Amino acid sequence: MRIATWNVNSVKARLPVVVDWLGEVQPDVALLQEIKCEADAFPQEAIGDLGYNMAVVGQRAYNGVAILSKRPLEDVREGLPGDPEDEQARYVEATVDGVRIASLYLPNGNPVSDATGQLSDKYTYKLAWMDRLRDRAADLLNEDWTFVLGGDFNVIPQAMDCYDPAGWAEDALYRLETRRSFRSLVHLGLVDAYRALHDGAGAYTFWDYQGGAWNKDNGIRIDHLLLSPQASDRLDACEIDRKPRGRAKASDHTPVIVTLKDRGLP
DNA sequence: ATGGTAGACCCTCTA
Repeated sequence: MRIATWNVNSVKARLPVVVDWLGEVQPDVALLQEIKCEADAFPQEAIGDLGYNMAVVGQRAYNGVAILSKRPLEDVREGLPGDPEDEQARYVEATVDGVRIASLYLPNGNPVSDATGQLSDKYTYKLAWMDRLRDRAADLLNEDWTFVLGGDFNVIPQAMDCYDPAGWAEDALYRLETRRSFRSLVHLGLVDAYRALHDGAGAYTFWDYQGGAWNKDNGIRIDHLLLSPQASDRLDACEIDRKPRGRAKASDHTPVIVTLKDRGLP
């Protein structure tokens, strides 16, 4: 099973690019983020024509996540548990062939500080959301699921995942409190699929539209696929596909694809 | 020193 994750930065603006890529790469499952539309406005025909079922959690103008799957989607859960007041469309989870799969768009959290120098509402929301995600992962572990948490985590895990770590030291995507929280999630027993198979710096999934970041390769690695122990036993490959970032009308993110074997270690 | 990119939407916000 091949599972891709991709922040498309508006599924409407990106539709030709997304349709071309899905048609060419044919992942079994595609996790999309920042679709930036309500579920009713999702391009169901164009995606359905490619052979995908879909689970969509959307909202007007911002955020929005989806799971596309060639195999049936079962037991769809909309939203991350832990805060009934949270109306932002950032989480959807479903079962595909016995694997529990989430598409998540973790809050950005910038700016970190407000006018009075306190931590901003945006950043405290990010940290609270990460706590809820850790709680959800703990529940899935306790239930012994084979699972994959994929999406735009808005977290740079290590210095090697950033072209200029010193410059990003106080950014919400990299500051110590963010990395500590991400580690506390991973240390429940999850595996960062890309980092399990690749060493070294320079593997990025996001390049800002501004400042010629793509041409300078000023990138960061913030799109991740975290595997449960049973899923990591099936880990076969994980690659970043840089090609879509170089296209005309590109998203600022590019896809990451993990391949799971049909069965675990012998 | 300023604006610099992109998307959604109603002009400013988010990233």
